[in-house]
Amino acid sequence: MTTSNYHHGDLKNALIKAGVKILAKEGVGGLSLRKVAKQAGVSHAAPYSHFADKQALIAAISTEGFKQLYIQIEEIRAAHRNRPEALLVETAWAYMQFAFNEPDRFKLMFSSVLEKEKEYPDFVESSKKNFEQIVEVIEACQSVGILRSGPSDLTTVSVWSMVHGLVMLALEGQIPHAVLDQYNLKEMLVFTLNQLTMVELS
Amino acid sequence: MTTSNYHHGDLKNALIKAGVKILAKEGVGGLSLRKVAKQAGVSHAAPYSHFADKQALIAAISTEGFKQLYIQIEEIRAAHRNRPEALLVETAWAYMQFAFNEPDRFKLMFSSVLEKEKEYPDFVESSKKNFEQIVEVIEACQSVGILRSGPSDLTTVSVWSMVHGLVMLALEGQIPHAVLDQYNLKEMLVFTLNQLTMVELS
DNA sequence: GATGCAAACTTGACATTGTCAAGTTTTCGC
DNA sequence: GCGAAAACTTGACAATGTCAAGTTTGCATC
Repeated sequence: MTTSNYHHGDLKNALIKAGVKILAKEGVGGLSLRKVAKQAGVSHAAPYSHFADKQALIAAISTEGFKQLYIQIEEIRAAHRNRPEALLVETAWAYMQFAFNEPDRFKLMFSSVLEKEKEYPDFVESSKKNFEQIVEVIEACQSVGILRSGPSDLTTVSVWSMVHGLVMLALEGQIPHAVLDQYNLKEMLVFTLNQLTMVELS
Repeated sequence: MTTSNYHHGDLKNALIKAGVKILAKEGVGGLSLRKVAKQAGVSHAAPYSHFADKQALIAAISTEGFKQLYIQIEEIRAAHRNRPEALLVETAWAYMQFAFNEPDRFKLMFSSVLEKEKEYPDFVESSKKNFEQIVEVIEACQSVGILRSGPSDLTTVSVWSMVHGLVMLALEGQIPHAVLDQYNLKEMLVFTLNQLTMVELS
C-alpha cells in the first residue's frame, strides 16, 4: 500500500510518480517512457495502456505539478490572510522555490506540451485554475493599495510575467555572473517586485 | 556562392542554416542531426566533423540567434537615438517579434543548452553581449527619467524578466483565452511596461 | 461457480535517432 | 609530388517511441 500494487493497482499514478522521480534525478534528457516503465516495474509498452504517447505522460506529470503548486500557494495565502503586505513577495517566493526545487519539472510544465489545447483538458483546466488563483492574490494586493488598480487579469499577466521571467532566466543560467555575485535570488525577486509596487516591500 | 560549396566549402555554416530551417518548419521535435545532415546534402555522420555532438550544434544555432537579435536591437537603438521615449517599448517589441517569428529557435536560445558554461564559450559570450546591450538601453531610459534610477544591472534584470516572461508565457500558450480575447500582444506589452515606467508610454 | 469479455499488461518487431569506429577522399604545406 | 591532417562516408550499435499481436486478469452476467 506504500506505493501501489502493480500487476493491477493504479499503474497510472505509479508511472507519473516514476516520471517525476526520473525528472528530478536525471533531468528532462533522461526521461524516457521505457525508463519510466522499468522504474514502475512493468514492461516497456505498458504505459500505452494509460497514456496515448509520451506527450500524454508529460502532460500528466505537468498537470500534477500544477496541482502541487496550487496547494503550496494556497498555504501561503492562508498564512497571510491578515498580512497582505507580505502576500505578494511570499507568493512569488513560493513560486520561485517550487521552480528551483524541481527545475526540470517546472520547465516541462511551461513547455508547450500542448500544441493543441483540446488534447489535454486536464492540463488546460489545471493551468487555468492556477491563473485564477494568482488573479485573486493580485486583487488582494490591489485592494490594500500595494499594487496600482487596473484590470486585474492584465495586472496578473504583468506580475506573473515578471516573476516567471526572472525564474526562467535564472533557471536557464541567463543571469550574468556579475549580477549573481552581487545579489541572491530573493534579493533580485524583491527588487524586481518593488519596481511594481506602490509601497516598499521587503 | 549563393549558399555554399559542400564537399569542401563551409559546411559548418550550412549545417547551422539547415538547422534553423528545420527548426522553423518542423519545430524542435523535428530537429535531428541526421535531418540536418541530409538537408545540407552530406552523410549522416558528417556533422561530427564540425560539432562534438547534437548539443554543440544547438549551441551554435542559438549563438547565431543571439547575434541576429543583437543586430535587430541595434537597429532599433540607432533609429531612436533622439527619441528615447519610444526606445523602451520598441526594443521590447523587437524582442517579442523576434520570438514570435521563430518560436522554436527562441525557445532553444533560452533552454539551458549549456549545463556547463565553459563548454560553449561562444554562446556565453554572445548572450553576455546581448545582456550588456540591454543594460545600455535601460541606462538610456533611466537617464531621461523614463525608468527610476537604481543599479542598472539589477534594473535590467527586472525589465528583461518582465518582457521575457511575457514572451515565454505567450509562446507556451499560458495566457488564458479570456485575456487573449481582450488584448493583443502589443497591448499587453505596453500595459506591462507601463507598470514599470514613470511616464505613460504608448 | 462457469463463461466470456473488456481492460491491463507482455512480447516482439520496426523505424528513427545519437554516436562512434574505421575507412576513404581531399587539401595543402613542404 | 608527398605525406599528414582535415573533411567526409560507411557501417554498426544501443536507446528510444510506437504499434500489432498475443496473453492474463478481474468481473459482470447467467
